[in-house]
Amino acid sequence: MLYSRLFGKTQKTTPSDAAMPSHKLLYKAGFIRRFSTGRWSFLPLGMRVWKKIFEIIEQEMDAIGVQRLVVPTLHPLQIWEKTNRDKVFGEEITVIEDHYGQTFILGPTAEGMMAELVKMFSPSYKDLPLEIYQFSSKFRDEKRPRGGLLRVREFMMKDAYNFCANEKQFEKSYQKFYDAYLRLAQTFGLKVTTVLADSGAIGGAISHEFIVDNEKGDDTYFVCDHCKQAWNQEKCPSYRPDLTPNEKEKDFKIIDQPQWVMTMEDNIKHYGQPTWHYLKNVVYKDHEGKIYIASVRGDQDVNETKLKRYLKLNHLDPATDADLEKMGTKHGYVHSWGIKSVTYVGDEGLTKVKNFIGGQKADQTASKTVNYGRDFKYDHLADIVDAKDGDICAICKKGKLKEKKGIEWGHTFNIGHFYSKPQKCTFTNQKGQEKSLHMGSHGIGVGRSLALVVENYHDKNGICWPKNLTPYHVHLLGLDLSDTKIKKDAESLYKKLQKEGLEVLFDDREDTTAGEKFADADLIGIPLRILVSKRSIENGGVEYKERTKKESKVIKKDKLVKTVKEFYKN
RNA sequence: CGGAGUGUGGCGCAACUGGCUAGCGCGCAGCGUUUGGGACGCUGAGGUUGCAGGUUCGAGUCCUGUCACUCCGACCA
Repeated sequence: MLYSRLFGKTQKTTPSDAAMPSHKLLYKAGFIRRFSTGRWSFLPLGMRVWKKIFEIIEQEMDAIGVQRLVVPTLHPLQIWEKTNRDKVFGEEITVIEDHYGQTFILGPTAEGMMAELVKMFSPSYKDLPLEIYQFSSKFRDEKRPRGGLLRVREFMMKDAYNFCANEKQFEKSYQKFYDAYLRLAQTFGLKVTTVLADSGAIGGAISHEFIVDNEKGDDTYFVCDHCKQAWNQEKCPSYRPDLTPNEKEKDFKIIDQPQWVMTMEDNIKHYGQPTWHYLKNVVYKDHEGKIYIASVRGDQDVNETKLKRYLKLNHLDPATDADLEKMGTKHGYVHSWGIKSVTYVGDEGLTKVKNFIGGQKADQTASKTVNYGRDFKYDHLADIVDAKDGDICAICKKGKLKEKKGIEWGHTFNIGHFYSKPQKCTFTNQKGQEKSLHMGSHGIGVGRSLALVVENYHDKNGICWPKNLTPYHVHLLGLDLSDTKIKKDAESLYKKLQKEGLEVLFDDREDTTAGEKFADADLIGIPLRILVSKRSIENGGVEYKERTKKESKVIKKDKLVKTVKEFYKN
């Protein structure tokens, strides 16, 4: 490719709102342009990397025997209604109507469609496991897209689906995808941590997120420094040790308490006890207006996802002041027991502290030496709090949890029969009986992969593409091109490299200074820079420089092809 | 969805309390001089200041509404 003909120029300035390095660099180097929030065009340079990501994923799927196909982008609404997910995804889905009045969803993920497709062939146990995938644009109206390509509303995703006869077969198939994902991450040069996650709106039980560490990432996860297990925040079990092992239960008391004691800080000021010694109540309501009170230790935060999962609810909102009034209470006065027609859910940590303070606050009084099991008791007791950095690991009980930030690169789900049952996606077993298929789904975002690579491979001058993802193998720079001999030299080299099957970007601009060409080459980030100039010819060859190295060397022209190929071999 | 903020040629910005023909840099086009780390000179093209309405002799500037975009939070594959 001649640089002078390349569509998409580099730029010295970046939009002032770009915060992430990948956003800035991909923009500056002319790989991408935005049309509206979370919707991007890929320019020719970006497209070349995109294509390589495609091919790498395709090869890996081929290698593990997963077959490629494609389903329509517009999903009939009825398919989504079968699993009620038109409501679960809620505002994140775009619903459109065609000219005939038929309603469709712009597909945000395709489990339902794939299940319908599989049904069309009434599979037998002999066909299982059935493993298929597609590349297709996904549409999710993210509330807050951010970071350039990192979180968007429209994106290309590789989504794979497996359909299995039983749990055992599924586990084997799932493991195959899991291993393939680890290999793919390695091929992309991404260090991933696999964390146990909640499967959220996709549905199902278990899932693994493949997370790339990034300080500005919006996924929080925890790793145990002993057993090495990792969970994301929504899934991480919380360990609440016995904090008062040597204390005895004292008699329940109502005591005087000044009215100003309202918040946790006030409590500490007044009683001089650590925060875990108080009772804390957080009030929620579901979409039907039903009220739930989550009761936890004063030093802990309610994890809404855990609470929702426990209550089997899709939606939970904080209660408003008006809701509290209806309950006959107000902010700061919510009792840990006794309020009628609400559901109390306690955190298991309540059983590990003796003699709580609080729970029954009135204007001038409060309760003291309150004990769970004796003074109050709930029908629901579960793990509903956030794990915290430094907590003891609830599983091995030996290590400590370390909190980390990252960006989700891929996700594998064990969805079980979440779709198969309501959609009647079945197979016939050896006995001729109809059985529901055990499903899984596995996704990788193409654009996000690309951005994550840039996040991890760049320096102050620009991108440093890994060898297997670079838009071109060689960035050929011609200097002194007004000299016809040098120009011819550079051109013949350009042709020669191409003939050898190498992808070459040739900066053939005659009216551009050397400095600008160097700066552009660094910004675009192709791993090898080959320079032809008056000086290089005087020195007997061409200048060869690796993007990530400081120094260059002169090599003879007839050695060039071999050197380049050698470089790309490793 | 809550909080904060921003909209001025393709990009980055300026225009003080309302005041003259809305400026500057980059980029783009032409000519010339340059050419090893983002050169320089001259010339030129490109804007109904996001949109709608209002106040005023006069609005980029003030008011109302609206739209878009960004950041923080909540949520989320």
